[in-house]
Amino acid sequence: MNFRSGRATIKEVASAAGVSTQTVSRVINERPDVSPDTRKRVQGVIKELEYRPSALARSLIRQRSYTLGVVTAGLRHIGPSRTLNSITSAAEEAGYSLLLKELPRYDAEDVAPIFQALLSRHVDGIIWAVPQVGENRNWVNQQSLDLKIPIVYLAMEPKEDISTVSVDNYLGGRIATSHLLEQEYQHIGHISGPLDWWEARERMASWKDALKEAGFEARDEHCVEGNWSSASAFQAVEKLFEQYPDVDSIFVANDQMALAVIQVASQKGFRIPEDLGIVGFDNIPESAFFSPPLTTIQQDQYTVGKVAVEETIKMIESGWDGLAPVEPRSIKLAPTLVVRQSSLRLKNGKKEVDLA
Amino acid sequence: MNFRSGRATIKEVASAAGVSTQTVSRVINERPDVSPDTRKRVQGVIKELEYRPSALARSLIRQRSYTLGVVTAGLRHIGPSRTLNSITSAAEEAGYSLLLKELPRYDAEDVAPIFQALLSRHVDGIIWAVPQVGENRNWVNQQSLDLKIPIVYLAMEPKEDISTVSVDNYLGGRIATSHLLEQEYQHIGHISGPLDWWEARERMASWKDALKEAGFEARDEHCVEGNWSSASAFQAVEKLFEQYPDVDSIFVANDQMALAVIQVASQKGFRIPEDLGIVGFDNIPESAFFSPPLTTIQQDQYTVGKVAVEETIKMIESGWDGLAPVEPRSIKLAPTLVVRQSSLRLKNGKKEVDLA
DNA sequence: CTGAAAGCGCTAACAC
DNA sequence: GTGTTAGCGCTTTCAG
Repeated sequence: MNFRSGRATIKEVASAAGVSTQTVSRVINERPDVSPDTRKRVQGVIKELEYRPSALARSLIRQRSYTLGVVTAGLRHIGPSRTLNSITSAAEEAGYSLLLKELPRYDAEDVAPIFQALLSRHVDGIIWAVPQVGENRNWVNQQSLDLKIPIVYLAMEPKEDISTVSVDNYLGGRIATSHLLEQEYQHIGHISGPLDWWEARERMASWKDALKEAGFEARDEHCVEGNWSSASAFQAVEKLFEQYPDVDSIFVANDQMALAVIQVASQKGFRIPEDLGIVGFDNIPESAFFSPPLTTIQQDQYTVGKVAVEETIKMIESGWDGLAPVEPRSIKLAPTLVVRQSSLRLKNGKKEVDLA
Repeated sequence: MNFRSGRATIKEVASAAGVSTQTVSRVINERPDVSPDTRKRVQGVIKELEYRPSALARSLIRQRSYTLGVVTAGLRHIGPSRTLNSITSAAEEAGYSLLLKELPRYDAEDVAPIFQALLSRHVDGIIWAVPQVGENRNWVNQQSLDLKIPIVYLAMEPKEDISTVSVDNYLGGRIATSHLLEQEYQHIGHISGPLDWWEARERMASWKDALKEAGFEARDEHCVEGNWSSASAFQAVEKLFEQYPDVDSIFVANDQMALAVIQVASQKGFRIPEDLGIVGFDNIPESAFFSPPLTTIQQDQYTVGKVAVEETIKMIESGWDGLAPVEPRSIKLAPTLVVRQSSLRLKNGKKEVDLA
């Protein structure tokens, strides 16, 4: 294995093989119109000189870089990094490279420099993997956002003329709440994520709707806002117990916060799930090892990234080959319920414990 | 905000401003030798046309891309993504873009295509952020690895003629074990990470050494190997209790596994920390909310990324400006102890609880 | 201070 | 089949 590769130029290969650069170009692009003889010779020289074509020069002339821009935020958290993980493998498989940018904050307002950096490097498309928070999508509407390249947005409210890929958080919340209702809990509270997050609002909305449809009340005091962190839930759950003394179960908007809820509830002497049922969201690997193991909603982050890459490339290639342009569309992926002990009050029926 | 930018060329700007392309080039590169008048005019046109220079064309001619290649693996786990997080912000600050590659497995053998992809895109340097596992560093020695560009390796055993940046895992293990000794535990076991990982071996080695120096035995049965996951520790700790019935404390090689240890120990009726002291490694945000809160070793992942980027750029720029070349060196960063309840058997003295 | 010519490494369009 | 010419968008000589 020798990595000197990449330093020889097409010219050197050409003269070493006694042909023109054009012929070398034909060989490396696997064009048919080269005599078997010449091809062999050129390939030999290429191997010898460890020649690798410059993707840069190619991008410049082809006006196509086979590179995608990925914009993310909060990479230190498990959600964004799982998404990025799936994007890298899908992109690799499709033969695309990734130019990565991370916003310093979720609600960063000034995204123009990000776009400029990406565009000046001629990315073919962009995956905007920053969750919709506060006003951080305003610029989508502003002026003529007529990028010549496709963008796919992740974790964003569906919108006309824009491609989005998201987990169906509303559905997730419904499944969680319905599950608690099936377990015959009567006083279902909610600890939400930060409500400037679209995803947090969706989860909360479905909790409310599910309760109302079942004939229960969902009052404001039955819900307390957290900020996704265990630390925030530590305080939120105290407040919830105060505001809603009858509470007998809680739908917690993510697993990190659910961990703190379990911890506080146990200290107060509640038995879980007998006195207090708990359902989380995310299915982080550790949630199977909480005490008790946590019932939760599983998001398929892997599919999110894969679909996002596929959509982006589909749009790129349709525009490029003069095919019928692919219309932007919004894709929602269904999450699933993982039942563990923290919510299993009725031991009969559909008990379905999963420890893995 | 308008993102059409990037589509006008330097030629168009030049003719619109009635100057040559060189003059435009001088303006965008802030060269002094342009009359204030011309400069103003050109800048006006640039703004009007929303012209942005093509980083691609620049890289080609300057033989300098201001782009770093980052190779990672296991992004879905918290460690690698925290490291990447710090790399992105440090690179951004230094004005470098990032080309991201993720290996499908930690011990991927065939890294040549990765290098080729990076080199063909003319990265100025590479940060190899894949932990040293098994034989996945063999190629470093093979043949003439004379890349013309600098590489900095993360989480790797220091080695001649190579730049590495790592957390001092050995020191971390010492601190953890010494802490348990200070708390007067007499039978300190270890649940290690997978021993093909260099970092896992370091943590284990220091546990052994610290015990021996204190006059205790560190027998093979006192240690069980896990694979970093909670699931693996679930089984490992059962085995440890079997092999080492007297065990009164455990240094667990990461927090995820420590969570499972707490869970199993509690089920068996052990009181923590009275009957069993536990120290983890990593200080994940949730560890403050385990029951009981977990004493752990804090790695400063943030500094790792920052230092890695700085080292890489230092090497790039020294080679470029004809400065004295920067010698490769190995940097180790000291981790720190975060004391929480899981190890605090002696309530006197230096009790120093931290819940945050 | 400014412009003309050359070229980074490659490929598209045309010759032969 | 193969070579020639031109040029992607920019910067670097070097004149003037």
